[in-house]
Amino acid sequence: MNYWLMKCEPDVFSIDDLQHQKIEGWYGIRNYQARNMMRDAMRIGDQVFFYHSNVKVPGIVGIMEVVSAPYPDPTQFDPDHRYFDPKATQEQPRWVQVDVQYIRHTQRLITLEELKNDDQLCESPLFRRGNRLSIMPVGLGDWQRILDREQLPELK
DNA sequence: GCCAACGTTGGC
DNA sequence: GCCAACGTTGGC
Repeated sequence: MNYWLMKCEPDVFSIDDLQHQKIEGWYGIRNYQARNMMRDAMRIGDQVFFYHSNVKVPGIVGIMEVVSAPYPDPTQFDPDHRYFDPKATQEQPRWVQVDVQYIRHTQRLITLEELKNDDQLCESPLFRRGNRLSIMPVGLGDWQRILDREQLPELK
């Protein structure tokens, strides 16, 4: 099983929205690195941190599970959609998505700041400055470390 | 709102 | 294939 972190702006789609929807297609990925990871490495049953980006206090807010194989992102074919890609065709789709299912909120917001302050985590490419990837692999060690953090008060 | 860090595009 | 210009992401 693999572990991941996926970012989303809560103004667009939040962990609360996912809880309400229960299952949602993670559409709109338009970065080849992120796509390739989804397409080649993401599998049903993989566990994913839901990360809120572009907010006052960015960080991990919940856990979800991959519940579909990768399949073509339908928004790439829709000329009226902001994620429309004129170079994508039904025969040769360019972008994929997976369905994710709500598992739970984390017990608290695990902030980017405290993850960067954690000596054991700060080496992880996850929290290195300037990493703008919206889908990132998380090592099992980091995954467990972050789950442990959840139980503790915020690390300052 | 600013801007650093990328990623993409397109002229050559 | 290089690289300047431009666009986007996302922390701050």
